[in-house]
Amino acid sequence: MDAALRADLVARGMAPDCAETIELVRDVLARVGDKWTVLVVTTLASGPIRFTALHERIPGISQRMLSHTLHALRRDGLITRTAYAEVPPRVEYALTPLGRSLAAAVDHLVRWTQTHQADIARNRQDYDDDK
Amino acid sequence: MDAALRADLVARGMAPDCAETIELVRDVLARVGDKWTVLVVTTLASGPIRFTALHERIPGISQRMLSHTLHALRRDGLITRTAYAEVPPRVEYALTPLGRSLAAAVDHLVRWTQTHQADIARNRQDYDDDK
DNA sequence: CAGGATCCAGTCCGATACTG
DNA sequence: CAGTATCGGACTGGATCCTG
Repeated sequence: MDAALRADLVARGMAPDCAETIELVRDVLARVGDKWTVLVVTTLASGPIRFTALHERIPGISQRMLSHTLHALRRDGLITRTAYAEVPPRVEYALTPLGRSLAAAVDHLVRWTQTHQADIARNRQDYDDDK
Repeated sequence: MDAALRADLVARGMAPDCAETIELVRDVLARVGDKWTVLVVTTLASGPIRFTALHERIPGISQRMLSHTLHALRRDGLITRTAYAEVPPRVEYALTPLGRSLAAAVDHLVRWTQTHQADIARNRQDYDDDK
């Protein structure tokens, strides 16, 4: 993906595995930071849930984005998808142990945000006032 | 910003402050998850540094993106910008206490990524092979 | 030296419509 | 029910040029 940056970093004397880590970290943070992932993961944290139920529990998300987000999470092994051969069809999504582990790590950052949200809001206010 | 989602969430019975928190968390995560923030912050963690030095230490970043990233970080009060009235001009950027605090929180997630990167890589491999 | 302004390509995401 | 396909607008990020 960003092989060019990695090559640059390595060329400048950075250890290759460190450079690769930067790529991966950015990748994981980008996933976690995207518009819907956190909401989907926190909703899944309550237990297995079906596509439509998930859709209803997350107001504002489109089917397309829910589908995309679930695909991305599944690709990384953070959630599982279980389809039951029934009529009408039933599909359940659930966090994997890895997914729960990430959710816990994210929770750390979520709590940081809650703790400091007033600071950030005030900083923005001050900054915008100055301009 | 996403007032619509917040309104939706509140309408569905979610506590207003919780709905606002989701917005802010997503906001902070999006900032942290963008392409250059983590590299800029970790570079700043070594101590105050000038614009050009920062530019050289982060291979691949454009002036435009460095400038944008610094603005965003400054707006949230995560870094400071100090201009010295000299010729040639000198400007130094440094983390604020809040910035260092966020860096520590992010570090948690970075370590999670390092710990589990092999798992994720394997999951992706397996997933892509299946297709 | 430290950026701001402009242009452009690629990507993201929502709305809508359709299917096994 | 659980999605996929397609389209169009908004946004992102890089290259380049310009300035106090």
